[in-house]
Amino acid sequence: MTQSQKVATATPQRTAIIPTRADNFAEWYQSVVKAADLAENSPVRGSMVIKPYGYGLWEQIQRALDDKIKDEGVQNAYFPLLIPLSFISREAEHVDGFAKECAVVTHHRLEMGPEGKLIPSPSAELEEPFVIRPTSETIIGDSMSKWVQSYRDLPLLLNQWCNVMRWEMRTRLFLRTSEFLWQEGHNAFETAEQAEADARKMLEVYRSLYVDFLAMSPFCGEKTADERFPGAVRTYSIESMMQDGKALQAATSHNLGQNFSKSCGIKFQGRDGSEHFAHTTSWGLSTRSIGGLIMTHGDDDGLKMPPRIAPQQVIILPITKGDDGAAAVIEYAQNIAAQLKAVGVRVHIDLSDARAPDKMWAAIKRGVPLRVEVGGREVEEGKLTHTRRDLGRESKTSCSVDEFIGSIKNILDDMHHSMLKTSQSYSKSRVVDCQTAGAMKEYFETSLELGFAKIPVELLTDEALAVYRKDNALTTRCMPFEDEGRMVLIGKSY
RNA sequence: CGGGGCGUAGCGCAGCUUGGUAGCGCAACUGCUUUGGGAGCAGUGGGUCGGGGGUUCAAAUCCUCUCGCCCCGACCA
Repeated sequence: MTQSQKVATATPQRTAIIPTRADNFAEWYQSVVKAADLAENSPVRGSMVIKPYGYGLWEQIQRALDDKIKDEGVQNAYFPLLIPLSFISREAEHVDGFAKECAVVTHHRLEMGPEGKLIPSPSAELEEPFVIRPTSETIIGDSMSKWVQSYRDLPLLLNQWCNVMRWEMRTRLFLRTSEFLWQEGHNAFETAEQAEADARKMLEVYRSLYVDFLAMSPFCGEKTADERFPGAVRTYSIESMMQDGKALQAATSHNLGQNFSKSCGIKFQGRDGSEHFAHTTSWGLSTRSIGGLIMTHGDDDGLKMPPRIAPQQVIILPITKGDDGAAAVIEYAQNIAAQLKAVGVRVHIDLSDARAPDKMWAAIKRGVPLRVEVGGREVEEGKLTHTRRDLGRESKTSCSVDEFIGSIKNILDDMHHSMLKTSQSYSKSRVVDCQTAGAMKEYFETSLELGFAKIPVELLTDEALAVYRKDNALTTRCMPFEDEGRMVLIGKSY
């Protein structure tokens, strides 16, 4: 028996998540969401409860993105949850796109029904029903039409953080829920060129969020006509490749042209003295990004939080034996935590009375980037032991507290770049250039691993190939900017 | 919304075919020993078997309706 075989026998692999990614990716995903304590199903079909740790993650994403949005000169505002039915029907394509998934509010009072149960009061039916916003183009457009009089009122740059509702047929935690959280930006401009540039710019903002904070390496490009937002002239998207080779649309940005300004009446007196319709854009990123993060970075032991948006960047695990010296160890841990906070690191101390191994596994499953163990030995020597979540137990290192505080920023930075690199090389390795329909079919039929085929856009008009794509649930993801519209990515998607 | 699978203790499951009033593992709780990569022993508590209706002396089990979850599609962030 070789050395490596011995090791394998001595420490049989036990993963924290069952099943593993290779066994059943969909179930693995569900397990990670639960094991990492991010969210759970609610009594309301298709809606989820986001638990404190999951919401803490969303707050970090919000904070990072909100800063970037404000850097672009956009102001936050808030528009109503309820949208008059007539507003939704203003833009023809918009109606087609959203009508079938709208929740509608029809009554304003409950009363005791004949069977002793509360029912919507028949005498309290609304004259005009309200739609719970599936997105807010129309109601924000209504405000914009009042706020914009002159070209001097443009550009008008607005964003709101809110919830929206789309009555989905099939839901999955974070990836698709009927109610979800997002930000939706809505900008209005004087010229078509400005709107087009804005749509591209906001997509770039999303790309930088993914790269710089979520350590993900998405594909950016324009959507093909059939994948466009209802009512948009052009739709751009961030497409991210998950570990099972499927695509996740991770953010979108739309150039709406004058479609909404015409239907909502956003007009202004131009420099030439005559009346013009504004050119608008809209752009959004949702809690789905959390699903993308999980499926990009997770492993068979659970979540791996990218350090820059981890709600807890460091978790300190006090190792106490009985009561002997426990107080000293905890005080030592609190002292380290204070020093970490002082240098801007988000730190948490696990003061639960669980045993040390259980604390460790809880931290592993939740994906806390760095675990710090402190016990009686470290207290005496002024040291600590730390382990990186992304590298595992092999990375266990002992050093002095001072040295650790001095290098913590670098450690977290290294981790970010290492996770980003892994994500980049993975995404890249799963894209295969296919110049012909035959090559594309061969790829999807013979490749052992799912991924994207990059094909010339002319092949989209190939009818036989369109049938093949439909039969195999292969959709166009986007036409990457780098190919200047000549190529399109084809793959399966969430 | 179509096809398939599944709802029994917090979680994972057995029991259902051949009806007889519910069990296993983990978790929880108590005590002792433990504690630096998933601890051991002993003991304890917890379920109107998703819900409604039906068949029957008797239903987790049979029939029916309904709700929910998961997977594969269609649709979509």
